[in-house]
Amino acid sequence: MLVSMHSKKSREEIAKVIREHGYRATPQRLAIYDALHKSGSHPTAQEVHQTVLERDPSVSLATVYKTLQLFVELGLAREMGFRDQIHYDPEVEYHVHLVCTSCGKIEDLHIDELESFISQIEDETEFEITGQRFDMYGLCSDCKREKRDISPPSLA
Amino acid sequence: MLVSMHSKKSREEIAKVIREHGYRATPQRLAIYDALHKSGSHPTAQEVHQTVLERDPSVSLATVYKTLQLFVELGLAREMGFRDQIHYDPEVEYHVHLVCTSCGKIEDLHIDELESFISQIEDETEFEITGQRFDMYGLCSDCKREKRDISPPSLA
DNA sequence: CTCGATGCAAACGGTTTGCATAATC
DNA sequence: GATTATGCAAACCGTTTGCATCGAG
Repeated sequence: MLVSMHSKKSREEIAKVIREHGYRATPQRLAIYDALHKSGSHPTAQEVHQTVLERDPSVSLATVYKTLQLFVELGLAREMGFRDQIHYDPEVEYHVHLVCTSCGKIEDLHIDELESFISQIEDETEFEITGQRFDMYGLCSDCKREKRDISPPSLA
Repeated sequence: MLVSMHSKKSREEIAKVIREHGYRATPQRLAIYDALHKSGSHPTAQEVHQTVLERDPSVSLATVYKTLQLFVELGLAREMGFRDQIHYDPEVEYHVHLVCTSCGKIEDLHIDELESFISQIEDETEFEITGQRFDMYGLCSDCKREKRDISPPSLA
């Protein structure tokens, strides 16, 4: 099981993908692609916007929203709706999310068996699978530790 | 693999669960519990509201929202954020969702191997799992059939 | 009788949209 | 130069909240 496996494409590759689909490779789009990868794990549109602003303070939030949608369409990102917000994931390969319900951190987990597990479902049902989302909710190692350290005294 | 396995509790059982947690078993709450089960698969709060209205036209949308939150807290339902809306699932056991990206239908799929798959992840990571969500996106059998019937002519 | 629950309407906040301007190809 | 993309601000819409009233325990 690998914990991370980010496959960031170069500026040129991204520009190529965008143009091949008939869209324009604007500086904003390239900057947003970079920001998506630099914004920590599974950022929201607003977080991506914050990151882009560091490089180019003129990029608008609306453009970030439109561009992230475009990336999803082009297969450069995946979107995952949570309770309040949509998070974007630059990792498009099948993988599992470990979502910490205490601190909100989301970790990726690549599992070898996942692909065969999924194709098994496809074989045994009449469902044609094109995408997947596998979230595990719970406590990450940090929050588990914190709980151990904090709880006993407060219970006493 | 079972396709459905709804474990609807009786009015009395629900009232008991609610009271045991220190809340009041109001007629609205009981009606909303029924509606949650009668509203088709994985309804939104608004869909549940529509269903409740058939029995009691005075129940407000705000109460439906508050009550569904309460059910999640009591372990009587699970919530799943999608792109635009939160959907509620009265089935709280581990299972897989088959989400049709064409018609929007969500089917439940109970898989024996799922539980061991999940505990395997828990064993191999330092993550303490308390919940899970496994969605498969794609085409359901109906939409697959429709696509077969419609597409060829339109491609000609 | 008390305190939690309801219903209403207003507020909230993430996301989308319309449109004039700017920039890609 | 034609047409798409951007930025701005307003609109949207699902969800939450404040508060007076109601009703469960």
